[in-house]
Amino acid sequence: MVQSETKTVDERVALRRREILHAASTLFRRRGLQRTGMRDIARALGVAVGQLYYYFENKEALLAYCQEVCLERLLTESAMIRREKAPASVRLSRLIEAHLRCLNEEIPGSLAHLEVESLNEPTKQRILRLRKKYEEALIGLLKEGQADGTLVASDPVLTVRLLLGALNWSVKWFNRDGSTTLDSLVQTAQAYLVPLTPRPPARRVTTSESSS
Amino acid sequence: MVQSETKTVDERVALRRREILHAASTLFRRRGLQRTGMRDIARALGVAVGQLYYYFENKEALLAYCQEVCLERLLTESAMIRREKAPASVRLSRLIEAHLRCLNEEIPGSLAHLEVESLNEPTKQRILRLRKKYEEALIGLLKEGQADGTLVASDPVLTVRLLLGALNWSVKWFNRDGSTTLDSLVQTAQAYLVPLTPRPPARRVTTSESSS
DNA sequence: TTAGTTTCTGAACCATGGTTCAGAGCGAAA
DNA sequence: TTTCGCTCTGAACCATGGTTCAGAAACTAA
Repeated sequence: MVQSETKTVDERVALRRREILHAASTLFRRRGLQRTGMRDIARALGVAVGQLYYYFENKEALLAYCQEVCLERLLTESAMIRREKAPASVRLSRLIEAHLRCLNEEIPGSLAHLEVESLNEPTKQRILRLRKKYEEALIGLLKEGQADGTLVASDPVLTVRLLLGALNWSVKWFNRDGSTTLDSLVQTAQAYLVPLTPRPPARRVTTSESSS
Repeated sequence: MVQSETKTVDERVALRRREILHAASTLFRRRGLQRTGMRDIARALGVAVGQLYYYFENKEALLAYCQEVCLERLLTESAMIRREKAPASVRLSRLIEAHLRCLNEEIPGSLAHLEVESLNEPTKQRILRLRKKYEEALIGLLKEGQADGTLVASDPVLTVRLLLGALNWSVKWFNRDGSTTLDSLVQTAQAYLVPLTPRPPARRVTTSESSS
């Protein structure tokens, strides 16, 4: 709306796209995909419905962009975190935090992968590919944890699905204006969902222990 | 369809209702709530659309019944399990299994609580009350676990939400004709999601322990 | 000012899908 | 056989909501 200055056409378009995405994402998150109409999104932006179709082909494209943006961000962060030089357990902790923040902080991506089923085949496949890539990053991290002895996971694949479920489900109940803070959620999730080995690796050279 | 014999009218109606619920639940689960129309349900049963409205007021009622049946079952089972005389940790294990089976076995309830947002206020409140009751049973169990020393959970309320997320999310990906069996899912979930105390309570009277 | 391009408008179009309803089978009692 | 409920039918009704489009507004360049 307020982007005078000297900007190329493409830049202005890209900017407006983001603004629309932002509004759409917020509503999708708040009222659910099916229950937010194009007219709702337009009203939230204070414009006419037709304008949305000037920037996006259709509603599905809007949803697809939302999911892509969110997944790209998750992939970027996970790649960075995996590269860090730290025990797998603490990297998993970081990843859990990143994931929860990506889904619940501010206004963003919101419905991570949810709702893939209402996309047409080509788009759906693209999203699923990204999703799979992310899942595999997590599985890899779990396996590294087994290797460095900080994590236990009998079945990394299923464990990751359970982990993602616990995290993704938060979009269903976590309410920023609710009583629980995002920080406390992150803490609890880290404590609960990082499958530390029962007895953390000794920090001293000695193996003696006193059982109070 | 095939219930001749001597049955009172109410009995026949109740039976047919179950049949319809069964078909509806299956489709809701398979294609999602929004993407299954009344006509789809009718077709699956081999009858005309109108018949559905002879047994149920509307689509919403159909959904509400699905959720109620599922939640009632969960509540019944959780009540039984909580009453058992066993460490909280093993009762939690049982509950996890019961929950996963209820959601994914055979054809049943399927979308546990999901989709509450597409119910009108009175119905929604009724479902939410049941859901809350179930959540509180789980929270209670976690607290008992802290008391008897078998479980750890810094924040029982949030932990339960994460746990339920992990379990509920399974309806999004678990596919009975897929490669993973329900049994292996149950096992992995129990191993991952029961927050055992790092060092299980001694089973002997003595407290001496040998490391290595 | 004029011409041309970009951006926006909103009424209208149209498919989808929940819902209704007048009437038809059908079994049981009279 | 007739009557009377109980079941069922499916075409039609109608609201919702995604989408289109002819034109207006805004803005730039000549």
